[in-house]
Amino acid sequence: MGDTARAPVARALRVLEVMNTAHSLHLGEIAERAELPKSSAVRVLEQLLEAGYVEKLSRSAGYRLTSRVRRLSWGYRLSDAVVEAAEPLMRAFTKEHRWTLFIGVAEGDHMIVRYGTVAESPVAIDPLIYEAPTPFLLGALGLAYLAFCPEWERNAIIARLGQSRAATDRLARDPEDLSRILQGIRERGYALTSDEVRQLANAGPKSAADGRRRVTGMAVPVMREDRVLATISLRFMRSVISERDAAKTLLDPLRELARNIESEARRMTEAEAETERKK
Amino acid sequence: MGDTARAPVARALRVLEVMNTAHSLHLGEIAERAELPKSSAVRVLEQLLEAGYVEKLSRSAGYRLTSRVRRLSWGYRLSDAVVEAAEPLMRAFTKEHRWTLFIGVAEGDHMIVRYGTVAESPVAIDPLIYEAPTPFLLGALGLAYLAFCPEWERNAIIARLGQSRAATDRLARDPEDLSRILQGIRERGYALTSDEVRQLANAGPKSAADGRRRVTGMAVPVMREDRVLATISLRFMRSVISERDAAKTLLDPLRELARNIESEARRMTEAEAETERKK
DNA sequence: TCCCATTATTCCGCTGAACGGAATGATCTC
DNA sequence: GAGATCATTCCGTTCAGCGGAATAATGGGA
Repeated sequence: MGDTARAPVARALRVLEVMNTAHSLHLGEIAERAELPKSSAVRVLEQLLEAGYVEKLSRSAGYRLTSRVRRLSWGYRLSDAVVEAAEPLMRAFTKEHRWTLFIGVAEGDHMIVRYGTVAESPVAIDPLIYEAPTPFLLGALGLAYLAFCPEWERNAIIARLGQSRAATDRLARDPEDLSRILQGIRERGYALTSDEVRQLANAGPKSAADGRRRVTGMAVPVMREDRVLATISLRFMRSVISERDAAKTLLDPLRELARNIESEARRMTEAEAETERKK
Repeated sequence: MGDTARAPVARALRVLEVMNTAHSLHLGEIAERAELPKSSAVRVLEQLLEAGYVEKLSRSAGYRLTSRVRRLSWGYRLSDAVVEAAEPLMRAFTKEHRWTLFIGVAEGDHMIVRYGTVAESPVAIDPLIYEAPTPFLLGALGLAYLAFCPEWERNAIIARLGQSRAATDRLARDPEDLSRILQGIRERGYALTSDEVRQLANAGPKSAADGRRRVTGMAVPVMREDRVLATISLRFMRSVISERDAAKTLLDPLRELARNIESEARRMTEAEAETERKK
């Protein structure tokens, strides 16, 4: 009993974690720190050796990680940590305030919705489509991102969108209008879906835009230094609460949420520095 | 036959690598890309799930990595990549030029010798002690580091060494002398053990220093941008080849070696960026 | 709304890999 | 060169991994 980690994979991963605590370790230390009998440690190391994650220096110097270990985590980005940190906090928020939240991150030429508290909200507004890409200029999530990201990034994104022929990116070809809208968002401190409605109003057939938009998003950024790691959007129905009232009662909690996510994400990614310090 | 990766740990690691290629994947994709039957993929994922490296979003969204995966590689530093890249190149060098090479990296208040081509050299000069820490101010490795690192780093190191009472750090308390020596090394482009002998000569009993030093080290830096990733020292006996001749015949190959290591290390660490680009 | 195609999950008998205590062999120390 | 220490190998036992096939859940389309 007790040994939660009888499974070979768990053992192997434990060994890898142990090996990350020093530049090289000899068998005895590895076995001890991973809490394995030596003969088992040898077997595990043989497997890691064959798979190329570990190399053997010499009998006395022991074993060391190879650059291959980076493949085990290099797809895990800061933005993933943010989403991971955000999820439980977002759920708590929705439980308290009822309205649904979404979190999105920028990726390439669009925003990607990474999580939503659809399951927690009693108000079924939007279906959640995981990993759904949405244009920057469509919706509060993207507008908030553009408004609060560093200037050089904003310029780069708008320049790229300007190349696109898609209707959703049309506004990018009217930089003055766009920067006036973004300036308004910055002053307010949050983005609204109606910011985008405003833009569509003088740019195409309004039927679709006005007809469907009974739901408004109110989005704020999650920052680190001057970068926007993600944006969070609170979705509510204008028939129940006006934009003005929403800003009055929900904006502060929303901002507090963003700040909590910021510090939680920082805590998560700083465990790394901590580990190095121990050494 | 054929299936090189029947072992469970290799499978699990393959799954982790696969999962690094996207933010989230559903079972089908994971199974396909890892070349596993679905039922096996499920089992592997269950283990990763239990061990906390992976979390399940939902049936349709599939699985995603957690921040825990970082523990599998965050002890692997850039300096490890450099040493890894250097080893084969160093062996080739020693096979051709016979003399032993050492590579060291800075860590805290001292240099650490990470590898040496002792086994390849017919001239048995020094025993190799893996991971042996040596003071900055003792030996060509450390002097080369100090000479070529950015100024702010040099100042920080010297300031710290100045606090130390150890005899080997004494020179740090005479900054003018030291900076004159380092300046000389920069102009020359390489450090010599005798640079340090010079410093010891006017600072203590010379017997030990002069008596043992039949072997000289000639060290050059391995750079990236303005940082010194490591330094490499060529060790030769003055009774066989004078410092002047060594510089004349061996310095160019040594510098070429450093440059090769630089580009190989860059290649290794840039595989990361490449993987992201594919996405 | 119901049905069908698709995809995830569970089941289960079988097999081979993992397991670890103990014997052996290599290395370092004094 | 003798003793101690540590890595490595051996081997019978056992248990976890294995994957094909049956089942269940899901989502899309009529």
